[in-house]
Amino acid sequence: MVELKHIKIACSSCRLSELCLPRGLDQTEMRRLDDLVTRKRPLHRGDHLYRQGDRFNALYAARVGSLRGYTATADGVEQTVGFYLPGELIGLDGLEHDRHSCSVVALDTTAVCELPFANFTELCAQLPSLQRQMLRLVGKEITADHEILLTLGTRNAEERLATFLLSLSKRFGDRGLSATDFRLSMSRRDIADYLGIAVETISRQLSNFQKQGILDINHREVRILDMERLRCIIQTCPSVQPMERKA
Amino acid sequence: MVELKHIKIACSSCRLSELCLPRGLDQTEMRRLDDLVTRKRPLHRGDHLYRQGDRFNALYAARVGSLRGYTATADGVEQTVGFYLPGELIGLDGLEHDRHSCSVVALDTTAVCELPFANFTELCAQLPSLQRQMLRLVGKEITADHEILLTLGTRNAEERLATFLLSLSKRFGDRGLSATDFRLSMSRRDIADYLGIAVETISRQLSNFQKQGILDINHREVRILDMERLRCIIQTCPSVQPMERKA
DNA sequence: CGCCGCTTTGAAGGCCTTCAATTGATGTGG
DNA sequence: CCACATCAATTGAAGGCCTTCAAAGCGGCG
Repeated sequence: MVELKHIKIACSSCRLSELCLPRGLDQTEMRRLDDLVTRKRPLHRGDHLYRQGDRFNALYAARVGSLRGYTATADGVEQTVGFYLPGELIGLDGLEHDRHSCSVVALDTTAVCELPFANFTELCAQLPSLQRQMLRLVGKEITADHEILLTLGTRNAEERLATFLLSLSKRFGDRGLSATDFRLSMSRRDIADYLGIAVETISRQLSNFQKQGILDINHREVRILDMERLRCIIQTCPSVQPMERKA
Repeated sequence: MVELKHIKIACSSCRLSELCLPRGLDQTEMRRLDDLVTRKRPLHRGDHLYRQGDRFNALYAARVGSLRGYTATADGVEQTVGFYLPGELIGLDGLEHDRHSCSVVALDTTAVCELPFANFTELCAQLPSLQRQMLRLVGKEITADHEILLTLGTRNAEERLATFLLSLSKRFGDRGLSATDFRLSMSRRDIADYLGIAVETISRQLSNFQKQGILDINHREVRILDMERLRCIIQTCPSVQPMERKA
């Protein structure tokens, strides 16, 4: 049997190439990227891709499934810093100190592409398009972090949850999946640890949304019924939420 | 009179080179970096380095002074996403869409080095050390964002403020300045917009710290009197803060 | 089937926000 | 030089949102 770790991946045949690192590369360039990429053994729910403190020596791209990144303090308090969907780049938290500053765990059965960092940077130096796309994905991570910072810093529980659901919806849509019907791969606790609110509050707000006919949710299956109203909530839409915050 | 925009900077003679991009470069490499760097006309308090939506075409390194980065929503709600001290890289928020996703404003009289992005990436491709250090600073930004995310997601007002003061203290120390005596270049409102709490709460918590003898503050001059106690607060030190949060 | 963990729902309480007013610092014009 | 206006910061009081504690549903899985 072939060693899974060394199975070669063809970025050219990957449906996610337009979201992921290969974007903008021509055929020959893509082949050189293919030469670097290996597929790791699939992760099962609960398996860690890496842990806080592990040596950093590769970047990863989610391929199928989903993952959760989180930091933990010495006291065991956890903050989820992001969820990763197929096509998204994982591992940038290791760039600063050559050690990962957060842990990444699979939320369901998950496959990732692995790029040995040393070889990858070398290739970036040779392929300007790859370098540019790499930095674009870096920028995406930073922008996403700023977005969630804005959410945690200025929004109440209802708005945070609406922001989260809309973000997921958009990302599923970008991947060719339904933007209105999807399955949450994360638990209520994961969402709570991401949005900085208690699990019970998540539960209550979801119930509210359901009562208001904004969405239909049982267990982890979500159907968004009124996307417009959801958007309205995070804009603190004056017609619905007259409350506003002075600048 | 010489056009200020084109005055050349010597990274080699800059006290901040060990924190900034030149770190790890040899003499000849540093000279090539020098060739790219220009000094922009100094900014005064309130001047913007760039604004949300501006085209992204350069990275900046703070040189003297300090700046504040923030995003604003359509309703005018602001979230400060970071403060920049000398030696820190500014502008990464523009990487994703070639437009800046946040604004950066000077908090006092400030000078920055400007690196035209196209030329800079080209040089990165030629100098592995520069590429590595660039990515290290990128990682620093991401790690810092995760840190503040953790703060906003899990800590109460007292802990947030302690975290903020300790972070500033460390950064001043890293720059060879006093880690216990410094001047806040940002207003109480700026701090509030960063930590996601009301100005009044900032004011009250500062008064508390003063009453407890943890620090001495008048106006913007800070003296940390009991660094250990400050650290204790963010670790929700059991001997002082018996309250704890379940994992 | 029956345990166990996740989720939901209820009730009480606390931290922080909001509103309001005062104080202090800064700067401008008479 | 001082009065006055303006803005930042402080302090007080009331109220609300969310947390915490508690317990009951509800599915999943051995």
